[in-house]
Amino acid sequence: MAKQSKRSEITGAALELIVEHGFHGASMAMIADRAGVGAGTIYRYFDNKDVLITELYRELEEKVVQVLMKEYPAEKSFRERFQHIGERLLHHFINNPSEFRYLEQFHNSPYGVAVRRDKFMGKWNHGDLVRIFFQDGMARGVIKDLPLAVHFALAFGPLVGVARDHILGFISLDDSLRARIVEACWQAIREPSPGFAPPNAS
Amino acid sequence: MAKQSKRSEITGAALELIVEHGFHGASMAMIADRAGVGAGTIYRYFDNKDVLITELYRELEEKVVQVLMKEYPAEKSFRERFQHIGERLLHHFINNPSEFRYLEQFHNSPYGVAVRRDKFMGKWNHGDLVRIFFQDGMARGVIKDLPLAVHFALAFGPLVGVARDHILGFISLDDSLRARIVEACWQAIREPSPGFAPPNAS
Amino acid sequence: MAKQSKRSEITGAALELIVEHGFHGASMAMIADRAGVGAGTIYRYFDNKDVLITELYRELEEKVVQVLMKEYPAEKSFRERFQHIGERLLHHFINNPSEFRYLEQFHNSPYGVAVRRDKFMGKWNHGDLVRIFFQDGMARGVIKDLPLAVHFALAFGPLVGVARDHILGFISLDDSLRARIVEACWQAIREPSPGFAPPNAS
Amino acid sequence: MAKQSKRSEITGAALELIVEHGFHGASMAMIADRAGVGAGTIYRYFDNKDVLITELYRELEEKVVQVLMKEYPAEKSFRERFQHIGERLLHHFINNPSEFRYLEQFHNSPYGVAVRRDKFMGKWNHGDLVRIFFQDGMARGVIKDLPLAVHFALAFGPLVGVARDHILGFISLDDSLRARIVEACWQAIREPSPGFAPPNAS
DNA sequence: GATGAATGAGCGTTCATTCAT
DNA sequence: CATGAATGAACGCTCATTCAT
Repeated sequence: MAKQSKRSEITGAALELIVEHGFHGASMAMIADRAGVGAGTIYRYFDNKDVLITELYRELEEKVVQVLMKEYPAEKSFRERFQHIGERLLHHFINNPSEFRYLEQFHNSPYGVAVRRDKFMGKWNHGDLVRIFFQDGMARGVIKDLPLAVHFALAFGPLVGVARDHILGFISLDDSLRARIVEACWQAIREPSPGFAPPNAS
Repeated sequence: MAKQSKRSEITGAALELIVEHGFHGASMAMIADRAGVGAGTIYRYFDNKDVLITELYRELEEKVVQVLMKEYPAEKSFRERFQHIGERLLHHFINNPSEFRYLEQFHNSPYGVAVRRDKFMGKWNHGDLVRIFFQDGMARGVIKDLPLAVHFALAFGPLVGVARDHILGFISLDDSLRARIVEACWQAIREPSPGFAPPNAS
Repeated sequence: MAKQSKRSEITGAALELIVEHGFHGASMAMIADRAGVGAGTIYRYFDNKDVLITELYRELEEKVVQVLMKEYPAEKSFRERFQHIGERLLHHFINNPSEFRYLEQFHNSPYGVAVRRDKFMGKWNHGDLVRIFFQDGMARGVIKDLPLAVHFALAFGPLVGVARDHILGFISLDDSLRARIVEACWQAIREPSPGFAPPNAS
Repeated sequence: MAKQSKRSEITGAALELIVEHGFHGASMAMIADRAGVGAGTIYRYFDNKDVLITELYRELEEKVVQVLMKEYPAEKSFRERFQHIGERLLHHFINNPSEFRYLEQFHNSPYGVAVRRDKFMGKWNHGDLVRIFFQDGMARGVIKDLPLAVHFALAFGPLVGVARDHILGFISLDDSLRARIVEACWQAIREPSPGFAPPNAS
């Protein structure tokens, strides 16, 4: 087993077990066992359980950023860029259900609040991609003039929800449905063109 | 202290402490202390900690349903009913931040998945109000024809997100902003009237 | 088993085991076992191992003070008071070998240095009895004019040494030998009467 | 680094770290680090931690014996020889505080008792110098007729005590005070010349 | 019913020691 | 010879749960 392989055995085992049993339900002993290493070995790679959890989070976050940036159509229209982001995000989560569940659990925990705060305060570079994206859209009048956090909620809240439901087996997302969902999110954030507002249906 | 008062002292203490310290950080001893009862007393009302947590969840869920049903404009248009639900939900969460945080923590935990599954399988009556609401909207062609779970995600995902950000102090929701957010969610789920589709903005 | 009996079972077990195996060789599990209580029970009486160790020390110290004060001949000559202190101390240590060994171990440890410092700085009331005793002797010109710490060393250093050797079985202290040893300590600290200095023997 | 240099790097590091953190607080990893060798290397020189601790002790003891024997005035009077021993001992301890603290820690530990027993049983040659010294003094009637262990306690107990207090900063030993202390110890062990016993002071 | 002292399994973590390189 | 990554038994401590009062 190569040097780095041991570290990734550990994060892999932690990912699986935390998804399955939660942060506190996944004991270090279980993680060591599943990783096929001794209990003390984990501590050669991570100072303590908190550091393991946080490091794993950062790695998964980084992967998400990479996924969004890959083939990012920087030159295309705002809407096409939005579709890229939305569809890639959904695609990534659906194909990496454990990573998705882990990120969800992390965001919803004492750690998560701190990270969210840093992101909000702009201390976090990773968020910049999407932050700049929305600020650009507002500056150009393409999307509604709303606080950034609201755009995040409107655009990504539903995506996260459907990803979770798909992973839990409650719905099945195919390419067509995925596109329709991203389109619906788009309608939530877009600035309706003046003169074309449809009458309210009932 | 009356019979039922003791029980509600316990759930009240559990609510506060779990919101503050998480499920695992809030020990039974702390809860008993804050509730002003003996450690063993909790077990007269709840078989074990899991049952306490789940029961408290059910009570808070039930409160949400009550809030949505109160002054529900059953005779008004679908859109008005949607606005009622959305605004009441936001209003309730914002004014009961502990309950909101508890529900979020619960949904994001091993318990949460089981409950979600029950809801989806129709074993859960509480969900019916909203389930029937969306099914009615689809039947009448007012909202898009999408799986129920997708409508849930599109309509409530963003609301939950902005409620959390408001509670954590990242944004400040006033009446006007709240209305604009519910309106944006509406645009996500509505069926655009034929012939009025606006051109795609860029 | 009465309420306080449990606490004293614990301190008793700790005393024996620490004397036998040292502070770190005596594990909390061993202590609990020997005391006949559960592992967690110790923590109802002592916040942690350090507190247990320190509390036990204070109790044993207090016993020593009580022993010295009992039948203390406050009205007799300085020398008689010295003999009282010296002989009682030896007697007490010899008859309570575990307590003696515990105190020795404690004094020789990180804890001990701190306590010694407090004693030296006068923060410690227990020490006052003996401190005042020596200061009185110096003021009256009965004993040499030396730093307090030196008097402590001259008077008690040898007593502690012979107590240890007796307990370990290297010597056997009977009443006569005990008296001769205290007398020798007295000769170390006394101020030789002018005019009676004996010639130096070789 | 020469063969033996590695060994002395290890004992040097062990000395420093054990004085600083105690036997149990100084881990083998820390010692290896400070010595600049690999963790496993220590085991080429010492079978295990206990052996390292005991070997280091024997070396420091040997150094003490060397110090006492250097310039030992074998031809001078008993009293002068006593002064030599006492003053050299104090001088050595004060100028090698780490070695002193190590010896103290060692004597006060499970190891210490075993060594003391060996010494007493005559299994230990190092002690002989001083043993013979006292036996000679008693044979010549210069010092009191007391068990050897008692002479040890009377002569060295106080010296060790004041050395410790000096090192911990509670007193400051200059040449004059050092001489007065050795003189006081002398008075404790000397056989008072017949006819010159001073009247008991009060 | 209500209590809270007692329990002990299980936690996160350390560290003396081993052994493949 | 020397290394240091790996080990796992053992540590101090917590806390959900029980039960004698």
